[in-house]
Amino acid sequence: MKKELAKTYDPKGMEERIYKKWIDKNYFHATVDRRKKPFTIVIPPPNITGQLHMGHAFDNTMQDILIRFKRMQGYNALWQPGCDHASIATEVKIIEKLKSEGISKDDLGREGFLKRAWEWKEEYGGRIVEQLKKLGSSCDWERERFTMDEGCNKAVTEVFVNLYKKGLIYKGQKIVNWCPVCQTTISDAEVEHEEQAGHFWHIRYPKVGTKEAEAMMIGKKCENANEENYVIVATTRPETMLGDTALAVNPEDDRYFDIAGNTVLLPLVNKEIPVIKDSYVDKEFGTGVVKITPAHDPNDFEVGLRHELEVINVMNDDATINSRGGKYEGMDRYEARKQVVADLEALGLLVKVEDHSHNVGTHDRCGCTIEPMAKAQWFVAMQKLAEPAIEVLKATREGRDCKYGKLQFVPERFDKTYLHWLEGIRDWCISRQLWWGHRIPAYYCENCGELIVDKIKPKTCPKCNCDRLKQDEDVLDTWFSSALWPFSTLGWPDKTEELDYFYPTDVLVTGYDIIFFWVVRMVFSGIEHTGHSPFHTVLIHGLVRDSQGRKMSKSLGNGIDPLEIIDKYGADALRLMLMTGNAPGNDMRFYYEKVEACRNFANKVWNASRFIMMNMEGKEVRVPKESELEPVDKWIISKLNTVIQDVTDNMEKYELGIAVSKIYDFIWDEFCDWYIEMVKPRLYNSDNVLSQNAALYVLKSVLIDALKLLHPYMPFITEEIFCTLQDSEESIMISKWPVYDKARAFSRDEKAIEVIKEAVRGIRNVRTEMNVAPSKKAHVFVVTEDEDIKSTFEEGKLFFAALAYASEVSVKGDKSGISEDAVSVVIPGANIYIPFEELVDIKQEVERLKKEEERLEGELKRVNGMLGNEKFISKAPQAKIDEEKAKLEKYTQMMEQVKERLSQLQ
RNA sequence: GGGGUCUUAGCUCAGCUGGGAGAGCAUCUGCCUUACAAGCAGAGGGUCAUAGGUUCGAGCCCUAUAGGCCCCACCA
Repeated sequence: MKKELAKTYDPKGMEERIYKKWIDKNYFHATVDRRKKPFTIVIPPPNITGQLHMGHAFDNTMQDILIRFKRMQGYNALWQPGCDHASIATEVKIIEKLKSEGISKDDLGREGFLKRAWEWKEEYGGRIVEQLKKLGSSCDWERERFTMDEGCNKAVTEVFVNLYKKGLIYKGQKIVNWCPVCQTTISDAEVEHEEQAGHFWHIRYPKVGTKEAEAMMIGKKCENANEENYVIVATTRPETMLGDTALAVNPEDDRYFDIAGNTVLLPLVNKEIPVIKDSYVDKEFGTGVVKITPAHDPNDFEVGLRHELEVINVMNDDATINSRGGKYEGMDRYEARKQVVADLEALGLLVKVEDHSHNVGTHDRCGCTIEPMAKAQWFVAMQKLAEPAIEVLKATREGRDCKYGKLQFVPERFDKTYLHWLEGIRDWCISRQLWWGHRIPAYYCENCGELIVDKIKPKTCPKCNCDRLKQDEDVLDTWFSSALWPFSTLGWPDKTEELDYFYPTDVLVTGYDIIFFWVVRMVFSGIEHTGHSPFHTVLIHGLVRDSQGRKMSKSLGNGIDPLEIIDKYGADALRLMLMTGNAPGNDMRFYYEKVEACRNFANKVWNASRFIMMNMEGKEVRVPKESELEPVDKWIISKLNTVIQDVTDNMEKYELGIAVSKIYDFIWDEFCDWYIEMVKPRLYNSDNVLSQNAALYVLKSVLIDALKLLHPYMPFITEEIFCTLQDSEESIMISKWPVYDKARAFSRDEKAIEVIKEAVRGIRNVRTEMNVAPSKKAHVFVVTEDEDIKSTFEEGKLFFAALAYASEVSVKGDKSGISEDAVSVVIPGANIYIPFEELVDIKQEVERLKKEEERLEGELKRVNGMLGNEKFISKAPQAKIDEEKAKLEKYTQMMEQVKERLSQLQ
């Protein structure tokens, strides 16, 4: 069966067909094979609720490029895929869906809800996987995992119990970030700080025993109040004063010597509270007196611990004031704030209100303002875990050996982000008041209250022997299971072959926005549980933004669906676009023009291949002897050789954008625009079969290597061409990566061909300047002293390369015998002369101009006809009319020029 | 408050450890040359933010300044 490429490049259908072939052939599957070195990447598991967006496309393209590159290099490449259960994100979506059906979470109960959640997972979990396939991702789908599958659950339980036993997980009453909308705690990493315009309220707290205090007690404004009997406190959150249990001043602050150690009366609550001394207070800021609300502020909580203050939580879970808030009970926190301020003012206790902008924590998911609250929650103690995670990175950077392996960020600057976060880390709150997630393996005895943490639910309480044990209601932070992903997917905690062989993995690819959430936690988890950093390199990329530089988001509606782009331009074009012209870790903008340019490149590759195959048709191409190769052949081979080395080098350094631009330039500029053009005379006219064979062989073999280099970036088109071009191998994706070969470096030929190239450029320029038809060829004299060039020319070797542009080429040592009016082109190492009279053939030029005149006459007649037609003018769109008018103008001008030149020549 | 990063052609951006200022798009000119008009051959266009410094040599290293973006942070 004769194989050939379709006339036009059309990725539609082709990509799906090829992907199916790869799947059928099982190329993506990696098994333990001790003879080969493994190369492993674990996918950042997309949320099951997710749809493929540009960020995924970017992230996964990079991973696929690395995996395909390493696979071709002979590594046993495993790309471990899977999805994340995305606890809170999924739960929110399911609740939304239930709401549309008129059901609430509580109507269903925990079990019923979870049943629905699993149904959801079955329905949507596969969607994003199918979308990743459209992108060409060569994941080992047989190994697909889910962060809440049995194996992951086993790992999670193991880790939880382990850490608990080591004392690194504990349950404690602390200030947590509480989201009143989602009604759950969230971790520090999930809080976004936002500058908000607010106020600074200055409030009078009366000293105990004064008339001012008495007036306040009976709810009256004090007449003739003495300022000395008040302590003034500045706050941004007056409503929290309901939970105040002290005021604090700096121990060194002279202004408050008298009051420190005494008590004041808490307005509105009318309770006596102490004034304590704590160095946390900044003398310079505000009034130098701080109200202490241990239940609603992290600092105050710490102060409270130091001074054994009572912790009074005045809010419900939905951030309304609770019964501890007296008359404010039931009010929303902002409503309560207004009311508190109004009441203070009525009592004459409000000194002033200043404008004050401050940072407010919001939930990254719902945008709601976080309420810090004291609650009993589960925490991971971070101090001990962070240390080795810091050490492994520092050791790698300083070139020291480290027992935990290696860790580096690419680009390097993210080291600082990582270290800074870890060095200032606080304990990680991991319990969530949600249902969808890994339930905490902690059990409480309903009789004696004993807490038991174990892998399986105990039958009886070890303390009182009672059999009524209840599991903790909370689930774990999604990232708790994601943190184990690099080893839980390989079978951990079991000691599997897979784990032993593929772990530690090699590279992790992710966006800089995920470093805190995920990368950090994977590293310390990996070290703690397996003794090794889970990967040696973290390749960081930026965000894909829209053409105006905005983040793509649903609310803006500016998101571009990668699937639509794939449908229209092909996955190859999209992938190339994502990798071109952007440096690691930098954001990039999405432009349709860029995708088009990439699609055009695909088309170029397609057509060049088609050209080569057309010329090979019916001929048996055999390996030529070196002596049969022309300098131009050696030149392109030598160029390719360099590109192979550079590209491999760049890819190994993760400089994917630089690598692909070198491939692009090589294929388009060197191979298509120069080599193919220079080789055409041999293919068309040559009687020299050997030379023709050499050309065909070089065309084919250089193309094949170029396709291989391109394959990681554009897997589909390269596979299609590769399989059409040759029969000996069945797929490019399992073919061998080209390697640099000293024997293929030909510097002498490179030099000679560069002269030809310059000469050709010179001829072109002369022709353009003199307005000579492009087909006109002239005798070209090359005058040079360079022995390499001279001898190459003298052997007649460069003749063919120049033939496409010159009728003949002579090389000389001096100018003798060349007519005086020859046009000269000076190039490095040589001068080129083209006799003037040979360039200009008047007869030919007149003929050409006459033809042009005829054509223009026709065009003008047509355009004039249209513009003179009333119907056309009244019915055609304005744009079309303008277009025609512009044409009229252009043609008229051209006509004038043609006539002028004709009269000159005749 | 701390840290990071950016400022290069009209636009969007590359430019790896200091030595040639580049790409795509846009603009202009000429080409429907039998692989490709999704193309070919050319052209124009940049004090590499500003000011100093190091160096034989700076877009790249150092210092300062201006402007933009991002991240972190418990000043009530």
